[in-house]
Amino acid sequence: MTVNACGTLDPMPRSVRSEASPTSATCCSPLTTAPLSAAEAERLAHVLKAVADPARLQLLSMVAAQAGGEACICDLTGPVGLTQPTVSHHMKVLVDAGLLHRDQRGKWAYFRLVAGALDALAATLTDPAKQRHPAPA
Amino acid sequence: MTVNACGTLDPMPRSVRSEASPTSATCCSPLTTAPLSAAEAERLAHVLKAVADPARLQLLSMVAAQAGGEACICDLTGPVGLTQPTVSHHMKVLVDAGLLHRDQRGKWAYFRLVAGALDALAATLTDPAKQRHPAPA
DNA sequence: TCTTTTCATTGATGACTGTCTATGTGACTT
DNA sequence: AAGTCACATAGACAGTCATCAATGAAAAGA
Repeated sequence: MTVNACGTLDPMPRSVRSEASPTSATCCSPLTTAPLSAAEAERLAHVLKAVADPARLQLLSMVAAQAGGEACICDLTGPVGLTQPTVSHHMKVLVDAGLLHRDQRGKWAYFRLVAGALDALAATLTDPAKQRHPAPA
Repeated sequence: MTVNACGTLDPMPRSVRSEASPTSATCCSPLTTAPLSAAEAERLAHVLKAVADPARLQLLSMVAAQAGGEACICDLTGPVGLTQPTVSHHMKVLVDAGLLHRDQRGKWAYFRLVAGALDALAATLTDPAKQRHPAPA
């Protein structure tokens, strides 16, 4: 939890650029519940855009699959078949979307999934009734 | 069910254009389970791209919120604030992604959500452990 | 201090995309 | 048959994006 800080709905109609507020992964009500407002749609689309790219999907899955759940750029550049600046760019997009966490340790930058971020994103796409079981007991 | 016809993984490396096979909403394993192949990432990204747009998110939610779960273009053009051809274009993208179903009745084209398509998409983003309850009984 | 390593940033470029106006098409009405 | 309505398609255009080569920056090692 503490992942999606909904309810805020801060006024950012157009200027949802990279830095500053990370848009905190996702927001608000599942889209099948009620018609989304333009602002809500904009926020959700921003996060979904981060995920809607083959390279970034691969990078996300590779980070998750890494032993310890962490990976540095150098671990990813080879397998994904892109240059280092391109991978760096994609990781920045994912961090800005609130899906990855970046941890600089010495020369290396380690990335890991933000806990619950993908789940929160998935929850906005599916019906709330199906998301009722966070833990069966 | 019968929504995602995974396991096929047909060879469509680049030419995943609009028509023909609708890419059936989503596919395959959740991305946190194992590193995605390039082909899997491409397919998933194709569906996510369809959703990663503010206008299309609004259209999806408006269709879902409509009485009867159906809407025609004329119901949507006004509220979303776009011209009729633009809305028509967006609806085509959503239909091609396997998220909407189109039903032509006379002069009108009625759209409704493909049952389970959004859920299947959400399931590929979240952890499989949380998706274990398709029906409690 | 100099070099090496790891990653970020910049600038450029080709491709894609969202939007519009204009027009075509099929179905219903009169 | 002619007109009208709902929608799709075509073409154009501006904006965005993914990618790369080149370069900058910071940390570690020699």
